[in-house]
Amino acid sequence: MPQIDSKIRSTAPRFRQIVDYLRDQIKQGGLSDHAALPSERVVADSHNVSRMTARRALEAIEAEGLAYNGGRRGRFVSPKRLKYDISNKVSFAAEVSAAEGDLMIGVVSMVTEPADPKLAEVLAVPVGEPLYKYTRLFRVSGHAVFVETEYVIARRFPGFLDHDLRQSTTKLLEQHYDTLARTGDIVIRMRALQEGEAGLLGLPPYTAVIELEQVVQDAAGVNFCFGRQIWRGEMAEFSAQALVNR
Amino acid sequence: MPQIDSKIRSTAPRFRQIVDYLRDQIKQGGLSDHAALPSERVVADSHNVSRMTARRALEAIEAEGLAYNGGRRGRFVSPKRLKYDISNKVSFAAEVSAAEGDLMIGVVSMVTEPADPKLAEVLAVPVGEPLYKYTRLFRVSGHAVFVETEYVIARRFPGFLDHDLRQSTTKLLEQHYDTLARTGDIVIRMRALQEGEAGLLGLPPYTAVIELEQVVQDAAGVNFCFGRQIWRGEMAEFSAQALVNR
DNA sequence: GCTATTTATTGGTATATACCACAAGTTATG
DNA sequence: CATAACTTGTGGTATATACCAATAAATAGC
Repeated sequence: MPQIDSKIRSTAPRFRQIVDYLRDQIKQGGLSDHAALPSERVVADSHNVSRMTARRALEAIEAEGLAYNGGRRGRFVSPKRLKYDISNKVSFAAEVSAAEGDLMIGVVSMVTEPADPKLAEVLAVPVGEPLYKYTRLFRVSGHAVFVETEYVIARRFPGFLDHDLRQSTTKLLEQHYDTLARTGDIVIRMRALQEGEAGLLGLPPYTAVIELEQVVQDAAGVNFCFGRQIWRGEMAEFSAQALVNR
Repeated sequence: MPQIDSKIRSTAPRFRQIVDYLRDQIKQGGLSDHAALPSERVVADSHNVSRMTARRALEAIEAEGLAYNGGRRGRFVSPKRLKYDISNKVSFAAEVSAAEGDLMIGVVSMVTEPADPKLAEVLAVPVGEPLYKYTRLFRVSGHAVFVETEYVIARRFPGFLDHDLRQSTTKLLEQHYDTLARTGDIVIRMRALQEGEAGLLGLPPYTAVIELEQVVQDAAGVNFCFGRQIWRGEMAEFSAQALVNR
């Protein structure tokens, strides 16, 4: 390739041309979901740039949501985003199974913990009140999509952790505790992935993710559960049907 | 400082120690909102690392939402997040003025455009139907927070662009067109900042942002407006009061 | 066939350097 | 006094190199 010129400036940065190329490869080039992208070294060699420039391009592709970074395994084509309707909280399980994917829930940890001040306030219990805390990893088609940590008031749901948590907790509550769950307040924000979460999701730390916090209340409007979900940012989008209360 | 050692491995990466230091400086060190962080070169020199390592640390601080990148002006401390209640769409204007900040709206562009297939479907009009398209930049305390582009059906709101758009369009519609706006479907996703948007928000391309799309409908449930907001990801969080429709 | 071990590949970290483009001040100039 | 030119500082781009740690594939040993 005959260098565009030695004097011409204000052309696009070289990494951008690589970004364009990679974008094409993904969109038109028939790379299927979760297929491996060329490695940093391969991109560097094939485009005659340094590895750091190749990396810059691959990171841009990540930022666009076209690929995800699997740590030392490589980078892979992102599947199309899952749609999560936060207004229709009959649990994510129901939504996904109704759609395409096959959902798998893995229980990462289960413990009983005393409520810290923040949780105590949200759940309207005294500080120190025992809470069941459990963390679950949600996978679709074998790929981690989000981790969720929930806190429920132990006193109200005795033996809750003895049930199989690899299912919709909404259904569990209905069937065994006669509690109809409905979501209350939800907060969505963007932030960076922290150490421990990174391990669970198989992503590097500092990856941009979506945090979704929700307070779950019963039919009477009483809060009994607080949950925090960490979503892979490029893998999901959240929809809501907002009702206006003027 | 006597180098921890020359043989010890599996210690935290050096950039992380710098991240910890910077995080402290921001949280405890009394750096006020929008105060300048030390530049890459300063961090590099003061921590005896290369500039690229310093940059890595500063980028991590960005990812954590503690600072934002002002392009070639430097990096600055992020103010605390604005809370945007998507369920209560009496317009962002009302919310912010009710809270602390002083809101300023700048009109970036106004044009009339024929509806493309996607917009035509959303607004239930024929392809080619004239739409008013306007883009506005929302600033709080002088700092850009998000850009919004809205499309309204021109036929229904004649002369809409002749009004002063530096105010709540919800109020405009009420006062001049007898239309009560309420939001319908909302979609939130994370994505990367594109070229043009970057210029408006004063951020570099590929910065992670939140895209919020909403269809606005009238009291009769008829869609008449489609809007897309691009939010600085570290500057906002979105809340909703979800009602369960089983 | 199974399990260790080795090997190759991959991204992560880190240095040192260089030049560019833009922004903001500072200084000279009309 | 306002404007133009210069200087400085900033992040952005880019190269070339080196080693590390985790992963995955190939291989050897049983």
